[in-house]
Amino acid sequence: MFDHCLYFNTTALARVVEREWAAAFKPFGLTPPQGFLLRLVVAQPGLSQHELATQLTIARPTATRLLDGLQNLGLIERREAPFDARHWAVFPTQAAEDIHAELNAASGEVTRRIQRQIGKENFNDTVKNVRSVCAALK
Amino acid sequence: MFDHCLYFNTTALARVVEREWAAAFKPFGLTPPQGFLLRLVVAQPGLSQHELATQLTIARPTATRLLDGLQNLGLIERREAPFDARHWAVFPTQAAEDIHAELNAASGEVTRRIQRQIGKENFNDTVKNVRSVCAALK
DNA sequence: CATTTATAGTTGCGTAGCTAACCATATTAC
DNA sequence: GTAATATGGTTAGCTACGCAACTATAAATG
Repeated sequence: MFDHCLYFNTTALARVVEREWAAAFKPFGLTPPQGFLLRLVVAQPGLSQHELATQLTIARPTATRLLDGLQNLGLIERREAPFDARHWAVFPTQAAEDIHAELNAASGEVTRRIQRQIGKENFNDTVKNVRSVCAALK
Repeated sequence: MFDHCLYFNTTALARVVEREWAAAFKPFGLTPPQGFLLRLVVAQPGLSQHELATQLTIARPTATRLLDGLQNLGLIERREAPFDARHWAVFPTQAAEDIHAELNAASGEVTRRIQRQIGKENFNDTVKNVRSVCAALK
């Protein structure tokens, strides 16, 4: 019925893809949003919550709450930022460093499995298209 | 950081697109999920909730709650289905019929605006890719 | 330097989505 | 024809997301 609708197909794909990564991150006790945020924190330690939210294109309150969750899990810590008492600098804990490689590997495996399933070219084209539309609308 | 990641770009696009349709449906007092469900009900009156959920690729409980909302707004009604007391047949009210054309037009306008913005070919390619990946993973 | 404005973060509130568990009714199997 | 299974719908409980409104600090402006 909504075969040619951008909204319909985009949101449907997001739900399906969410499910795939949810399964991949489940062994770590992490949801996809948590997992991606954590990967970002480990890759770029010391960012502010504002910067994290911007890079993930999520709203600040969402970042606050995801970080609360990761903090409760003992995976990140907020340190006071030097020279500006307004914001935090977010760092991974040792526990986060410990699972980081496995987490990235798990994500890579989903990616490769889907690439095999739908063809690597199709995969790359889709991601490229999605990214370009996303950038244009932002 | 996650430039080539299907999860990251797909979910980001879904959020952006959701915002566009939210603005388009706001004059009607409807959210995008409500709006699309209502459009489906008007287009195919009498479907069961199970069928509606399937066509929208959402879970049954989600359909239940969206329909509760539309019912409270006086836009749909549940009638007992003949020959099977387990399910409802969902019908649009007159109020829904009344706004149907405008609702479709509003959606069409967003579509055309985005098409202009990113190029019609890019738009069509993206939707086609998204739909094919979605179908493959379902 | 005091006031205004901007920025980082949080809280409150609402929506949408899922899974799991539950009713009630239909269908199937024996 | 009764028991087991399947199906449609709802409820409970959780996560993620956004916007609006708030606090606190920093920066800009006069």
